[in-house]
Amino acid sequence: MKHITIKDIAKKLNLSISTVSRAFNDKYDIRKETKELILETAKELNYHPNPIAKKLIQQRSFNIGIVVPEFINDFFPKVIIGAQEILFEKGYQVLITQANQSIQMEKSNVKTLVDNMVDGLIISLMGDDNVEYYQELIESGLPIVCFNRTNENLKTPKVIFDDYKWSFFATEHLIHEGYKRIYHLAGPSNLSLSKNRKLGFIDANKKHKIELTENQIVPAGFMMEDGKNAAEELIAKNDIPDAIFAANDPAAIGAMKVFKEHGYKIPEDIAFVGFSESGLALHVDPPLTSVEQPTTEIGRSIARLLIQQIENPNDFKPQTLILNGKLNIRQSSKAK
Amino acid sequence: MKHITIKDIAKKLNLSISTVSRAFNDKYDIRKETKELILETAKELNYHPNPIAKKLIQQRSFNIGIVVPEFINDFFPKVIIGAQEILFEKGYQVLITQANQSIQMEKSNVKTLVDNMVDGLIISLMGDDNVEYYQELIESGLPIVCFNRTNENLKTPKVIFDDYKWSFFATEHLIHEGYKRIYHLAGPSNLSLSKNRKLGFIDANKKHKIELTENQIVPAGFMMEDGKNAAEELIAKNDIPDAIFAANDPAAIGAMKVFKEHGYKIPEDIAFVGFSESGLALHVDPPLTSVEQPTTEIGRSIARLLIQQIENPNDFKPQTLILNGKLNIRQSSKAK
DNA sequence: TTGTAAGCGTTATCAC
DNA sequence: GTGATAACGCTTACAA
Repeated sequence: MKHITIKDIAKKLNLSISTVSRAFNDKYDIRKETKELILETAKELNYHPNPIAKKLIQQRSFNIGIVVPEFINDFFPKVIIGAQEILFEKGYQVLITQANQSIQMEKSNVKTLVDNMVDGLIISLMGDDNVEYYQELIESGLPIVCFNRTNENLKTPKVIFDDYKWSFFATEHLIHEGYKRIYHLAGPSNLSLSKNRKLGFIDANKKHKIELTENQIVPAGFMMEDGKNAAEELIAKNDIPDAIFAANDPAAIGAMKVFKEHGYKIPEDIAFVGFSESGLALHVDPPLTSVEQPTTEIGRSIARLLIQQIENPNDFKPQTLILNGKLNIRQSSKAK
Repeated sequence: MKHITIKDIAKKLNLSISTVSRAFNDKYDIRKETKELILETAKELNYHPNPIAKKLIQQRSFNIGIVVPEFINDFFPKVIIGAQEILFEKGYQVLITQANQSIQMEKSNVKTLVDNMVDGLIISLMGDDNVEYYQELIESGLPIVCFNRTNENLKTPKVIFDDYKWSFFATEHLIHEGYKRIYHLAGPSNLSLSKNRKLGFIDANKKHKIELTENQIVPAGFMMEDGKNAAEELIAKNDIPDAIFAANDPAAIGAMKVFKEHGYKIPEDIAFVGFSESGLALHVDPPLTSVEQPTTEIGRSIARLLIQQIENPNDFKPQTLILNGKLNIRQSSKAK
């Protein structure tokens, strides 16, 4: 089937293509009747303007690209839903790409979106490898907003969570409940959010004059497997904490599972606190105490910052928005 | 920043744009040295071909669009990952859209993707409202593959799961474990997969000569809330089954939660079986028996069918692929 | 108010 | 082997 173009309409009505074009863009003078006639036959012929051609000439698309590292955990989907809500309202369509935890794929995704002439980009970085490329994009004028996993050198607006503060609170909560030998399952070491969560943990212990030994910070990761491995190792070394604060929920849940299988009671023998309120937290046994991030609001904020940047390309300064969270206290961390 | 185009390269090297263009498409005759020279300066000037222009003239994009109803549950993300794996291998980039459970948004998403000249579309329908529009697209020659939630009238290849069969097995499993008064929490009534799951349930009971009364089929839905509501209602009517087979995991888990809160022991008082093996199934208390769909394989199959269709637009017949699953038996359905 | 023509960045069809 | 030139579908000065 051949696509209907303005040419077809022009020919049919014996008009020039510019007149037809004008009928669809009401910023020009055109006689009312001509316009109506054109719109009518357009409908009749089932004409759809070709946005590719439009993009080529206008150099913009009203599409926004989103790049996330994965979307198996529900964190990123929830953020995306928030962003989409605002963007859709403002007439932007959202194109999502996920990198399946591959940093090459991340770059490839960004390229595809740029190739499709998105008007702006929302990225949660997986690491620092592609930063130089992103820097180029920014310098070339592409509006980008970063969130969650960012890089200090990138001069973009950012929406982040106060990982340090909430990590501090979460740890303090365990201390208040009477736990003394708390271990931290740390996230991937190359992410600044991992560092901040670790730092919050350390400082909370410091504040309460609890001395930490090196083994209390266990390198783990963000997947359930990472939590399991960490727990297995601790058990093998017979190095058993009386509470664990993990850098995210899946790690906490993985570790919890292993300890349970080895006969430890939770929270009696070991208490648990996670981070980021995954959908699982409420449903595991026992329910997991977790720091909740305002996912939807994060998404909305990102979208607002991006639109602001797109609409005022000249006078904007890359502000960093730090959002607040809350600690959902559940049975896994109840007092000794 | 101005974009570098083949014109710039041509000017710099005193060549014609056609020669430059040829250097990037090796199907034409061009002297080796000229080609190398061009490629070199292209790199030097940081030239990137403009895919929009390419699309305009070639009428294809090497992009594939995916449309899903939601991606909070991990079913769709897993399928997408499988599809992306194959598509990426074949040089296609994937653009994902999610409709946030809105059927208008579904249509809008499809439109955006079509506007971006995707070479093919992968859709899980939310209902029948947009079918007519999709039919038009198919007739106009756009390759589409449907999965999961389909429509019988759409003449596309389909990848589906044998909902009837596995529903039958799941129900039979409960019967074998000694449960007699089994209730079914049914999915959204407009989806054929809901119907098939219900039918499997009914026929399994029939086979074992267990009579069903109407109240044993409870209209619910696919969200956790739906399961909760259904459970509340049963409790209010004091109509307590000795086992529940839900049309999906979230519904099962929601109901389970309510019954537990009312003091029922699981599986002693009420056994549970879910459907679709959500990430939660393994972690709820007690672990939930669930039918597992081969999510990644579904994704891969979709991708293969789509590529096949794109590459042989003429001789393809819309086949329907029915994939197999397995029943993960866990504590929630152990013998009475 | 409408038409002509140039141009967005490519590829493709001719000549030479 | 290379260079003009038209074309993809649209917008937009400028001319009429």
